Amino acid sequence: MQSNFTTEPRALIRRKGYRLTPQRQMILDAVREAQGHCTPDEVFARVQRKSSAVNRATVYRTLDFLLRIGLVTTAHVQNNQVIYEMAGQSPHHHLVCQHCQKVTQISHELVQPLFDRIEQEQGFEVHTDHFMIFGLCAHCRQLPKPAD
Amino acid sequence: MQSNFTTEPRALIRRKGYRLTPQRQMILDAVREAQGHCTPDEVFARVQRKSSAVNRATVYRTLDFLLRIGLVTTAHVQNNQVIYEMAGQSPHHHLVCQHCQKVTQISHELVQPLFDRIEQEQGFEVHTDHFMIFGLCAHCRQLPKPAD
DNA sequence: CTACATGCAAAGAGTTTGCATCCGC
DNA sequence: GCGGATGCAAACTCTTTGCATGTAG
Repeated sequence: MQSNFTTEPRALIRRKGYRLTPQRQMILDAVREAQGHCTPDEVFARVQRKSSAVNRATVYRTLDFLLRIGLVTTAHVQNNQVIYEMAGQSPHHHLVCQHCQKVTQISHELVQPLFDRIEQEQGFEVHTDHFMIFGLCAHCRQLPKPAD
Repeated sequence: MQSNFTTEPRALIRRKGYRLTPQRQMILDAVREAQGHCTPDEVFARVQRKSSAVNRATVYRTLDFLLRIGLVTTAHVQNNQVIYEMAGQSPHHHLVCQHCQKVTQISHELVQPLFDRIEQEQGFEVHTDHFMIFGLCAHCRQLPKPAD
């Protein structure tokens, strides 16, 4: 289904008349490898590991570029950061474990009933499409709590 | 029910051994008058209108102080800002109209079923307690859309 | 009068921008 | 070779911090 993931975005960039630079490829790869939940800073760090010759400003500019042409999307998390992830995934939301930092995706179907009720009861048309829900994952909630 | 709202926080501040300064009162008033959804910058602007002699750093420090002693709470919104609001309200979430900026509160009861399903299906214990949901309010969604 | 709170200015983080250079096409 | 993309450094925004002064209790 998305086996051609590596070449497809390249084609899109070219098709729209933009240039396919090594930086853009590395940054796109970094976002893809991060599996959702990556901040500009994390992208920068990942890219640095491959090639130290990429500038921070380029990371910001390129993420914005990839967002504009629709290859990545953004979500906003509670600790006041923007995260980027690959576009084109089925609608989903994130569960973030505050203890082990693990990120799980949940289907949008779980959330849709909430949006439906908001629309029915308030007449409010929801645009928010990406929740970051924080808490404890099944594993970590079983651990003994540290004393207060 | 909350008719004594003005004096009660004063008492709390004094009781805990902190000083009741004009700045703290003005900043607390500003948060209360903003009815949820106020950023440090908005608080600063409100306070400035009453007395131009309040410093930005004091606003930050005081909001943090009010948070620590439990008089206000924070939520984090999608445009990457922290907002403050009076503590002690019943659990609720915000609907924010992206057109007219109006903020509506919805009861947590609407959201609880979602959290319940997440817990049942994923074993994930939700801690997030404050959603900011963006979209169009009943009024604004009826307006003709501007051409793209 | 004493210690906590404030004002001021400077320092930090994170992000954006102007401009010369580079390089994809 | 041309024009868009990058690197670099400076600017900008938002927030925090150190220190001297002010003031609530």
